[in-house]
Amino acid sequence: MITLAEENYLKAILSISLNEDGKVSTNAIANEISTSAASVSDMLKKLQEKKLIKYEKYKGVELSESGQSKAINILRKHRLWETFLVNKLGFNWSEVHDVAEQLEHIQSAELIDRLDIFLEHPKFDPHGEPIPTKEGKIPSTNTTPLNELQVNTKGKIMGVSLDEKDFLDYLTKLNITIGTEITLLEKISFDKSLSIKIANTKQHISNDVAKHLLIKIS
Amino acid sequence: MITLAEENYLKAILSISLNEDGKVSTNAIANEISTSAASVSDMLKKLQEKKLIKYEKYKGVELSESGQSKAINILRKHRLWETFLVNKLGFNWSEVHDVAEQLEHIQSAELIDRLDIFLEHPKFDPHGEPIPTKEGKIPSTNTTPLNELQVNTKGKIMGVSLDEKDFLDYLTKLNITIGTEITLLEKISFDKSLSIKIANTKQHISNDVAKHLLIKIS
DNA sequence: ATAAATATTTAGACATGACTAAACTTATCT
DNA sequence: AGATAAGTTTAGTCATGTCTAAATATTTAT
Repeated sequence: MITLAEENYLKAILSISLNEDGKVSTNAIANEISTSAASVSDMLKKLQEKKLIKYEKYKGVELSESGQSKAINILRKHRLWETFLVNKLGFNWSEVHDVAEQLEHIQSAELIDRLDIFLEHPKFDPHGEPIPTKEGKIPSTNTTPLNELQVNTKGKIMGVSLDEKDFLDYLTKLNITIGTEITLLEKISFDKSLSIKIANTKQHISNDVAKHLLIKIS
Repeated sequence: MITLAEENYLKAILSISLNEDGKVSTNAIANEISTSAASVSDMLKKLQEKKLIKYEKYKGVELSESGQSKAINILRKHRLWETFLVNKLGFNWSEVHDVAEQLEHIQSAELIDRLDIFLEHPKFDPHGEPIPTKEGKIPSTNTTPLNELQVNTKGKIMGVSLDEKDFLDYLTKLNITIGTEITLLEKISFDKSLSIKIANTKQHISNDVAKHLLIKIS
C-alpha cells in the first residue's frame, strides 16, 4: 500500500521532472510541497525502500518505473477530476485545483475507468494540459510558452502550465482563455514583459504570466 | 480541523445511534469500526476535547450538536456520492460502498452543493436510504423491516438497511431490488426464517436477510 | 452482598510523517 | 587549494492514531 504522503511526494517528483532535466534535488521537492529538506530526506529513504524511486545520498532522485507509473496515474486522476468538476459540475477553471488534489487520491481503478467513459475520454483538462492515458503515456502538446515566441508571431492559446487561482482569475480578467487568438507585439528587454494583442486590444503582461501561457503558432 | 479518523468515529457513533436508543458504548464503536476498545477510549477523549461528543467515563457517549451536524453531513456526502456512482457512472448498487467511504471525506461544501444539483436533488440513495438535507435533517421513511410484518401482508421494498456487497449480490440473485412487490407468506418460529412471494414465485429467506429489507405496506 | 464476568480505561509501545538544530557533503569563489 | 556558501542528511523531538497488557469500574449471577 502507498500512503497519501508518499503519493504526494511521487507527484512532486514527477512534476519537477517534467519541467527540468536531470535528477531532482531534495530542496526542489521541499520547495514544491512546502516542507523542510529534512522531511524530504526522511521520505526519500522510505520511497527508496519501496523501490518507487532511484536515490543516492547527496546525488538527487528520479522515479523508478513503478514510481513513475504511479505518479502518472495520479496526474491522470487529477486531470480527469478537474475535467469532471468543470464540464459536469460547472466549476470555474480557477476553482478546481484544491478539490482535485483531494480527489486524485481516491483508490479505485474502476472509478477512473468509468469517469473517463462518462467524460467521453477527454484528451485535455480544463487548463489545456494533456490527460495521461491509462497506459501511462503523457501525450505531447507541441506548444511553446508565450515568452519564448518571436515578436510578431501570431498564435492560439492552447493551455496554461500553472494551476493557481490568482493566476487563472487574472487571465480571465485579461479575457484570456483557452482558444484565445494572440499576437506577440513587443518584448521589453528590461523586465522581459510583453505587449500582446488579444481581440484587437493591446495589453501588457509580465514575463511571469507569459511563461505559463502555452501557444500553438498559427 | 477535523481529521479523517475523527470523521470515521463520528460516523460510527451516528450509525449506532440511529439503530438503537440511549448512549453508545465504547465496545459498540470498537466493533463498528473494527478496532480495539482501548483505541476508542483514546479517541473519545480527543473528541470530547473538541466538543464533538458528550462523554462521561464508563457511561457511554452521544454526539454533541456540532458533532451530530458533522456526522450527518458525512452521511449526506456518502449517500450523494453513492447516487452519483450508480446513476451517472453505472456502478451496481453492491459496488459503491467502499469508494463512497473514501469520497465522503472530500472537504468542499461547494462540491456537494453542485453534486446535489447535478443529481437533481435526489431524495434517496441507490439503497433506498434517505439522503440527509443540507440543513442536517434525515427524512424519515415510514417503512418496516420485513421480519416485523404480519403474515399475509403485502408490500413493496423501499430500501435496504445494510450496504454490504455479499448481501446486495444475494438480493440481486433473489430478484429483489427496490420497488419489488413482496408478500409475506409464512414465518417459521423455529429459526425466524420467512416464506415470501416475489413475482408469483415462492422463496425462503433467513431472518438475517429479512430484517434488512425495508417494506412499505400496500 | 459478594464474587465472577464483562466493559472500559490507563500505561507503555510503535509507525508515520512532520519539525528544528547540528553535522556533514558538495559546489563555488578567490 | 582552501575557505566559504549552499545543499543535504542525521539526530532528537513531537503529534496522531494505533496496538497489547494490565488495572479499574460496572454489571450480573448466585
